[in-house]
Amino acid sequence: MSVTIKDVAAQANVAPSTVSRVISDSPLISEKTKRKVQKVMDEMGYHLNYNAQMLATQSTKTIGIIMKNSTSEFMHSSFFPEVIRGISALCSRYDFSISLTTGESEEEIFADTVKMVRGKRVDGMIVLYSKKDDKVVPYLIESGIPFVVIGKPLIQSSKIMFVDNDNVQAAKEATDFLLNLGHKKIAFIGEDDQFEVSEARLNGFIQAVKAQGLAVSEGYIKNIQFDPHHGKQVITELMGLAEPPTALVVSDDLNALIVLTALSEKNIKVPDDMSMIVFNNSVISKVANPPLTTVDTQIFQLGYESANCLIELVKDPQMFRKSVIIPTVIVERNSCSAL
Amino acid sequence: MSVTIKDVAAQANVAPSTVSRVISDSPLISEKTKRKVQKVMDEMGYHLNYNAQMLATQSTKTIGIIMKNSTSEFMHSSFFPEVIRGISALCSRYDFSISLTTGESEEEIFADTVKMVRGKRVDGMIVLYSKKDDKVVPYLIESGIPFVVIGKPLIQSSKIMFVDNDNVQAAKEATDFLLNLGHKKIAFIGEDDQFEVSEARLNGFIQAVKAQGLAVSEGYIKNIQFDPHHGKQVITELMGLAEPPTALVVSDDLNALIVLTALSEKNIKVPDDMSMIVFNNSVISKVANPPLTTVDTQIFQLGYESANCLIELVKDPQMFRKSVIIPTVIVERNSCSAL
DNA sequence: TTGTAAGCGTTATCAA
DNA sequence: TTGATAACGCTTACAA
Repeated sequence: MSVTIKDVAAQANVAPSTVSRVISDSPLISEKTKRKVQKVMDEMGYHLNYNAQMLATQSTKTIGIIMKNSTSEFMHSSFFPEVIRGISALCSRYDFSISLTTGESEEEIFADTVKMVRGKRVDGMIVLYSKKDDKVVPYLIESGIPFVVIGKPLIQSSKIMFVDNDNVQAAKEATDFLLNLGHKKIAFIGEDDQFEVSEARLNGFIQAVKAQGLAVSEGYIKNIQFDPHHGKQVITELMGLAEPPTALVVSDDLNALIVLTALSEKNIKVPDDMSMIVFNNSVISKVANPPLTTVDTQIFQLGYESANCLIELVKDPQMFRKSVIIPTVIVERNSCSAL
Repeated sequence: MSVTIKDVAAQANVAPSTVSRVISDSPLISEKTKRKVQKVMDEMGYHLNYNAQMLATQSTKTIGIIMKNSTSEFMHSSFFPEVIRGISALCSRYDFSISLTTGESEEEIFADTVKMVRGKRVDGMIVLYSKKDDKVVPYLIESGIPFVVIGKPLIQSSKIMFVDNDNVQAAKEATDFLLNLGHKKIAFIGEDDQFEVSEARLNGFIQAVKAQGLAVSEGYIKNIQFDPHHGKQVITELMGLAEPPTALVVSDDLNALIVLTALSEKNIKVPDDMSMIVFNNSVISKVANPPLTTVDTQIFQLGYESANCLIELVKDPQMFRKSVIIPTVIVERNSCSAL
């Protein structure tokens, strides 16, 4: 058994509560006893037992992270590591811990969430996605636990705190970027449209081309499910069109890599024969061949701000449910050329 | 305040200890009262408070994960997400939770570790790396907490439980693969040699070429620190040699992407003018252009087994410190050709 | 400024 | 098979 607050108290000839006060750096304590107790703590090698503290204070100082269904390729895109980095950075500052859901399937993840919340393991939760027919968010609302979602909630978004990019705006800007380069035939390649972000980006794309008085051809709107074969097929379809596109908006950088490979196999050169702008600005876009022009969604900031909001909310559960929009910025590299 | 064991006990007309027994599904309880209590728990919407349980049982059922210094590009290689997937999969089965260190720097990560261990937040730890001059592992040994490291420990490896690939063997096989294709001029591109894995792979490489009676030229051994510019420079150096290599062993897939781009800019075609075999078999190698032949280190298994070992160790701290080697397998794609 | 003592929600020991 | 009751290690009124 390790040294407890009582041991320290006995050794220092004070009451346990006094020791507790020096631990929490309470102002109601004299400098002198504070120093005395601190000395004894050091000598005895005392360390706070967080579980006991949690039980007594009814607060865990840990936030739970609800993963996207991890069987998807989600984990491999740069989103997960980077958002974790952002969340970590803030948690580290406020001395919060991070706890992850471990389930693979949606069902398991939901069960994990319930355990965390009802089992009082966390003070708040961050949901790493926003998707249709999701049970998690409604559950969190009902439970009353503080939470923030990364992405735009599909229900009751006015009552939910979220942090997101303005994805329709971002997609619009990306498309405009291509438009301004003189491209008129632009295709959009999205990902799983269960998720809100895909839909938002598609909408932005459509708005941008419509704003130019151009028609949006059905054939220009595609999806790739992180699968090279599927990617090839999509490119084949696109290039088989009567009027193949001269530029591409690709909603995810892993997909962009797939597209790049598919294009190259058809001997279509980027950016000479095809321009493309992608999302996320992960390392992948930096090291791809050619390096890709990309809209930086600032994933780290997304994580950082979500944790920031959550911790505010934990401290004041009655606070106004604000939402924060992280700006995106286009970083130009070598995958786009003027027509 | 939520429903406690006492509330349930009162409502069901039994003692709290009885309720506790039905929660833990104790055999010392009659079917009848078990059912009665369960009914009341359901009706009242009771849920176990894990913090209280932790305090009472002195066990947390959570494992801590010690990250590699996250400012490095480490998080972005596929290693992190995939190893987490593996650890999660096992934790989910045994109903364990995962807690992450949040620090950025080595110092912070060390501090996080101490907090987790001394603050009794975890039952055991998994160290995601093995590196020189590391303070964490010695600390863990001293603390007596169960832990396992992923990678081969550099000190006291007989006393430490670890799970790893046989990286020298794997690198040997990778090199042999190239050798068997008729290549004689093979270069090695590693990563940060602070980490044990880099060194092991380099050793395997050297052994393999020496075994063929070939000399290992200094100039054939390079390092890339996840930086495209540096990558270009390395390739320039390599190709500027009197006898430029015809094949490459690249120790990391993100680096492989950098190499691919650098090569392409010099108009060197893979696999026609240059063969390459890389490590890890992440999605990146699958979608690269061309798809890369790679030695699959089975990162998911690495994570899964490490968690498995750790949980065994937590259950029986006296157990023999075994170590497990996860086999690697070469998966052939289109980045190697015979000479 | 410090001490006393009652929680926090469980589990575990001992009796019954 | 069940019930009292004392831990587990900390915090926090309230009293002194």
